[in-house]
Amino acid sequence: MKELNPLLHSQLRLAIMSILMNVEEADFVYLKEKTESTAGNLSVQLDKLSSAGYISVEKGMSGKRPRTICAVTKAGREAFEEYVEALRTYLNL
Amino acid sequence: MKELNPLLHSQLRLAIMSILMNVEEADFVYLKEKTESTAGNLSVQLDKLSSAGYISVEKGMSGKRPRTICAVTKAGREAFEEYVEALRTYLNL
DNA sequence: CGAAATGGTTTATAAAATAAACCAAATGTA
DNA sequence: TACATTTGGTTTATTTTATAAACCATTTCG
Repeated sequence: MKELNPLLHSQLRLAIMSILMNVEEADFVYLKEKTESTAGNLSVQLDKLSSAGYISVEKGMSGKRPRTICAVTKAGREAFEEYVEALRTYLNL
Repeated sequence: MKELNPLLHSQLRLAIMSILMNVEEADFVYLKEKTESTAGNLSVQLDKLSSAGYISVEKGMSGKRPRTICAVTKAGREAFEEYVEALRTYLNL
């Protein structure tokens, strides 16, 4: 049986990737709302995806407030597609 | 976003369920070979699925050797289907 | 007989996920 | 103006999970 990329096989990271696959870019606050995660958990998981090169994370300012913008990278897109393919064999979809 | 049943969202348990969904029944040795897991890990995960009522585990004898036979239950089948549905929304399949 | 294989279980360890505590800047409020 | 609160996070601690290592009883092989 195919291996399921452990970096993607995590509810929150998968949710993050799932959102980013459909959206060009998304900021921290949006991801937090959509995934209903705590800020701490989100921060940690974004770091992991970023370290793996699956997403880009730009920390900037929006007016006077900090704003973190995330987007999926090419590598992330590819990893996600592969993960989906592997899962298909489990779910027989 | 939908919750992903954590009992099923585990590589090995998902593999076990995936096999059992297509096979009427399967014994310990068969599951071990198919999933390429260690006996210890398999034993633990079978217990969890069994405790959740997702599979039945019958410990008997085949000639002189022990033989553990597993099969998915109705509850297991339903949980699996739900899990698949939830995943679809993540993967947009 | 003693050594290895079979079919497991139990217990310990490593790795994850999650939550709690914290921080700096901005804003609201008495 | 000062003090509490909110915003947007990060860091660290705790809990949960997954995995592996050690073990056990029985059986079979040399």
